[in-house]
Amino acid sequence: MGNDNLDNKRPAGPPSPPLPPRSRPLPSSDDRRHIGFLISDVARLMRAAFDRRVRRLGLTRSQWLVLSRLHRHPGISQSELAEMLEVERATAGRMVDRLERSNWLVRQPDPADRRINRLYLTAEAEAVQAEMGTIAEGLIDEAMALLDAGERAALTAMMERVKTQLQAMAQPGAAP
Amino acid sequence: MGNDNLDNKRPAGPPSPPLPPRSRPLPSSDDRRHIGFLISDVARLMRAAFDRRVRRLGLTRSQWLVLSRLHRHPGISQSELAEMLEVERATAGRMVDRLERSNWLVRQPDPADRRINRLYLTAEAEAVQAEMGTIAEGLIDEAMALLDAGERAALTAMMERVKTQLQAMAQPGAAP
DNA sequence: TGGCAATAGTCGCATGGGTAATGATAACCT
DNA sequence: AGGTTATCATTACCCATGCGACTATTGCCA
Repeated sequence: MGNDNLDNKRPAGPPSPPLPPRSRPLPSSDDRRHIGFLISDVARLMRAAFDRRVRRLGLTRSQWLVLSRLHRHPGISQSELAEMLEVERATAGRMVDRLERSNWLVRQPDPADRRINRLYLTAEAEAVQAEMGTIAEGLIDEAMALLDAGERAALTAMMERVKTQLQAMAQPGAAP
Repeated sequence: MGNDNLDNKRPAGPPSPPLPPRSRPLPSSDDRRHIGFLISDVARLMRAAFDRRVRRLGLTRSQWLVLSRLHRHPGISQSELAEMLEVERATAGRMVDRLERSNWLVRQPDPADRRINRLYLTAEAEAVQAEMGTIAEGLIDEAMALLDAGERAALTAMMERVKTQLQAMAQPGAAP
């Protein structure tokens, strides 16, 4: 997060707990936290910018993600949707509730497995889906306007490595 | 978000709406969206990883951010806290509610201005605050383990430029 | 001084996200 | 076949966040 400018005077404290010794000099504590804050900030600002641009359509970014997956994979179940979005089934179910209530999609019972709801976009949803894709691309282009093509590629590659590492850390059986 | 692997067969559609002409060749639509998804994913994974590590302390990442600001700036008002965290006053107020209920901080009425609550950490909060700072640093170090020092610096610098740009776009009076 | 604009905080309503428990249904396996 | 296990969806209860309306104060200024 943002402006906690000023002093890092933290009262010196005990001589830093037993962090594993490092070969290379480390940046300051605050610098190490800085990148974490930055990533959160940028994600939040992107979501806010997107929501601002699609509000007039009566949708949010998260809802667009659902429509987008359903456009590419019509007839998936709620669990499959949850897995694609990397959210819990309960979360996906509530999102489906709201989208169904607003007539963006329908639940259809699977004829062969009565546990399953199969999801289908309505015609109106198909229409706005494409528009929102265009908005998303335009937003990314604007957000990355200060980076040249090489930098964008480098940023993407680095973020992919960070994501890989975080996923490994989330794996049950990773040393905390 | 993650695995929308497979086909981008989207049915060809109309010949792409009037995007502004570009001098440099653009990466594909999906590549452009990709970096947006990546940033959201990494932010979410970092929050989840942090929450997992501090859950035993009975706190969340957002609550740690409050404690951290209060540690550095004891006696600030709720509005000042909201501004530092870049959240709405209502959000900050509810967070203060919960933290006060769990005895991590106290509200003290300002003697000179009866509108203002001044916030102070309790002793227990001061204690865990430091521990959580250490956890945050360790988390960042692990998450960035696949990047060398130069790459981390480059990543930080690029993300700062993206944030700057997004803040400019959020400014009232920016061409959508 | 008296009135009105600005500020601090709260509350209600909404979305979005997680965990845990539960009920219904399939699948599996002895 | 029958019992056990796994899966799908829903529900209830949390936290976090935004927006807008509202109250209580302060401050400012004519």
